Amino acid sequence: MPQRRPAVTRISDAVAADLEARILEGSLKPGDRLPAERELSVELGVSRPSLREAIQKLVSRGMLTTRHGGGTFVTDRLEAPFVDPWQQMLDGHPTLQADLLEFRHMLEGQAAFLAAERATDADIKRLDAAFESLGKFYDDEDFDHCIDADVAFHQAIAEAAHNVLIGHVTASLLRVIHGHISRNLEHLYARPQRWSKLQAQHHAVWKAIREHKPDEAAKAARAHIEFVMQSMADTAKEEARRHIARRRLGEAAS
Amino acid sequence: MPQRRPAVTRISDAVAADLEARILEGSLKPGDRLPAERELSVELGVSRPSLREAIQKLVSRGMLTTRHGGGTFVTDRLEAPFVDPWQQMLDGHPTLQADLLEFRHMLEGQAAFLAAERATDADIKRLDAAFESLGKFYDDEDFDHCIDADVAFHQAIAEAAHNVLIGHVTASLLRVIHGHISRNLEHLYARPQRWSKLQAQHHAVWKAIREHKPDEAAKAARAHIEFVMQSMADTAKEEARRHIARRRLGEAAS
DNA sequence: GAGGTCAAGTGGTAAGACCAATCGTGCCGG
DNA sequence: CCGGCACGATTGGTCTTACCACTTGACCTC
Repeated sequence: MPQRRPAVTRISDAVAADLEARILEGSLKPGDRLPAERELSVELGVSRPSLREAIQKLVSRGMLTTRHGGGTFVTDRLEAPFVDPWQQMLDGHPTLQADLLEFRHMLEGQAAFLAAERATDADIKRLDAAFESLGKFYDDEDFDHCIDADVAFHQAIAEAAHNVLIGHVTASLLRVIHGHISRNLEHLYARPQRWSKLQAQHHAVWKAIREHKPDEAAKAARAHIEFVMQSMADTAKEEARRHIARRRLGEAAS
Repeated sequence: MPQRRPAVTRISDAVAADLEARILEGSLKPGDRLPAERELSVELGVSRPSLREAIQKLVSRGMLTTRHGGGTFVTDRLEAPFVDPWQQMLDGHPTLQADLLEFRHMLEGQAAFLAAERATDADIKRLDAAFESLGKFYDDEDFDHCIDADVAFHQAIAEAAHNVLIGHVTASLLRVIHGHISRNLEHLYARPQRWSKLQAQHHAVWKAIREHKPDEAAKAARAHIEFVMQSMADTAKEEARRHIARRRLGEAAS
């Protein structure tokens, strides 16, 4: 048996598992405050550093939150049991956003090119369906499904490229950014004129692929990503402005 | 105020973000061993417990693994999501080879382009070393190390592109195909004239990156892959011919 | 030369102390 | 009597020190 991991005698892991069990079992409900660290450490029969390491693990998993001087609390949203490391990194390191878009610029451009060359009738059919539902969900203001449809549209293009690697890597990337988009959707979907531009770009890619014009498809797909890049940059600038303004107000008030 | 989290001065978080950044940036590669905790703590200017809490966070996210008495290592899990699905496919279905080369045609072309734009002196240095050892190992007819050097050369280009995703995906691909190359190396390395062409192509990419000429670098990198594609196709044809010939002999004998 | 043994180095755990943020309480002034 | 303010108890955050358990590799013995 290659996977021999039962005998790991790491206290912090055992404590973390214990606390996790208490939360899942229900004896620690969301919003509850844990006993003080000093108190809890003697109750569990471990030292405070060990207990702290266990707590930090659960904090990094989003199950607990600590407030300096306040206490340690169970997070009220335990709907996020699993977090993708890539996704967490995206939140923590905004520079990754640029790398990601740059990568998509290459990947989706090539995918659109190949899709225009190789798409079969079945591929076109799926593309049509994805494009149609994309517009419908937006009209219904059902933004959750709208994002799903957006992802499905891009995935349909990737699969129409008939390259296994492009398909899988695109799927991986889209899965990673799906959650990210969900939280930042107001940046892209809030203003109607932005949406109409996005949809126009989607339409351009879709049309070029349908008409089997590889160069146009690639160009349109890249233009789409470039627009998103520009949008993100503008949003970041605007946020920076607001942030500075807020800080100035704070200074004036003090 | 919904998102008030700017003033949280938690050292363990800062240290965790620092280590995370090092991993993403590439200065800590998957499989690498971190410095000892006592050593790293003084280097970062924090106490050992704080460093340990940070490490535990990353461990709980699967980015690091610790071995009691051994050390702390960077997990290769980051690349796993990209590799897992098609890791085993490649060996069984040689048709994927075409997809793979097509993907590399895009990926390494873009990597060379960005590398020519962004390579620092340190990147150039690594590139020089890889290129040099590539020639040396071939002269020594040490083909195993020759492949390693080849992989290292392409990886150095990918890292010089200064894009986290390009770096990781390239690493994944190269790792996957490493074994594949080993078995098929005679197709590419056997005949001296083929080798000299390959090395000339490597030299072209290397030179274009050194001289910071993005378009030339991308073109050279793509030409390299196209040559490999052509080589593989020729080899496949030749093998098919031989296979048919052998079958004819078999039929004649029966 | 092959084997085992031991020491150095590593992560794992513990205890105690102090700092900083929070929050409740009680005092004081209105 | 009520409200605001300051103080202190409580709590998480950090550091220091020390010791234990495991791994590794070099040295020594056979």
